[in-house]
Amino acid sequence: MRSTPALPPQLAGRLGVAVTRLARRMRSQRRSDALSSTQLAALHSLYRLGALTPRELAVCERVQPPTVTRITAALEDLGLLSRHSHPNDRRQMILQLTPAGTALVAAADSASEQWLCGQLAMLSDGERASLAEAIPIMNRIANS
Amino acid sequence: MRSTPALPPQLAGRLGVAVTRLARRMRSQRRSDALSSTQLAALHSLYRLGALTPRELAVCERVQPPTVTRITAALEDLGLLSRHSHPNDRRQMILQLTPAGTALVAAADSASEQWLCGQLAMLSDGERASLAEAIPIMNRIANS
DNA sequence: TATTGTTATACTCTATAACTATA
DNA sequence: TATAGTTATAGAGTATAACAATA
Repeated sequence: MRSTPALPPQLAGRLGVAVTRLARRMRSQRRSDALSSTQLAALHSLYRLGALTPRELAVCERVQPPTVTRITAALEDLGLLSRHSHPNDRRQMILQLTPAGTALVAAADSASEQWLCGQLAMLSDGERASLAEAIPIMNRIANS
Repeated sequence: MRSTPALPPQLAGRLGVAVTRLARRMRSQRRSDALSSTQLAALHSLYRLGALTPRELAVCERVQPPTVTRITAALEDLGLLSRHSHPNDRRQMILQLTPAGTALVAAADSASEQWLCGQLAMLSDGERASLAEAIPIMNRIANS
């Protein structure tokens, strides 16, 4: 006997496969000079939440601190975010989008998002609405 | 001027971030002895489509042939799939789930799916329905 | 000569462990 | 002593290039 909920049938398996495939496709779609999915996700968090410390960004993205170091170093090199010392605690840093970083997020102006925009444009309004409904639910699961 | 469709606003960005985060979370949730997302996706394809050659599986999963070699070697070691020579063309192999592999897929009996099942159990019926609606749309985008 | 699959190799992403600076 | 961030290192996962066997 198994006590899984299982309405609709196989939902976990199908969701896992769909997310895996779409994530892989987005990554492969990315041009070599473009931002990675994780870099893009970090920019989105900073766009949504404003300035954060590396630690806060790590919690928010559910990655470890060294990963944040790498991601933010690359984004700083690209001029998309700035790193300042915390005024009261010199151990901490403050990460913040530059105008260029803000513009990039606001315009969905990255290679993988351009591709995704094109795909979404070919869907019906109803299909786009279905995706829009699913997004916060997926985020909730990812953050739980 | 930009000619993106953009209903609902920022949909591409939000979808990309949600998929990235959920894929990462599922991967980190996985126990060290468990199957990877890609291995699981391969099992699901063989479950759905029956026997395939490595080439066919590569096309279906949108990965390159060497990746299929690695994935299937691991799954064969675990006794989840079998590899036979093609009867007419000795260059080709036939990949097919074993009874153990079939049972694993049918039962969603893997660590990451167990975790995902638990998360899905905490959602409302309406939320599960929203996810179920979004899954085929994500698959369509991933395969386009 | 073209195709299937494998082996060799390299790159990206992410983690853990060890280190430095500050509190 | 505890905490923030970085550096060093290792392990997945996947790709491209080169190779072997077969058509």
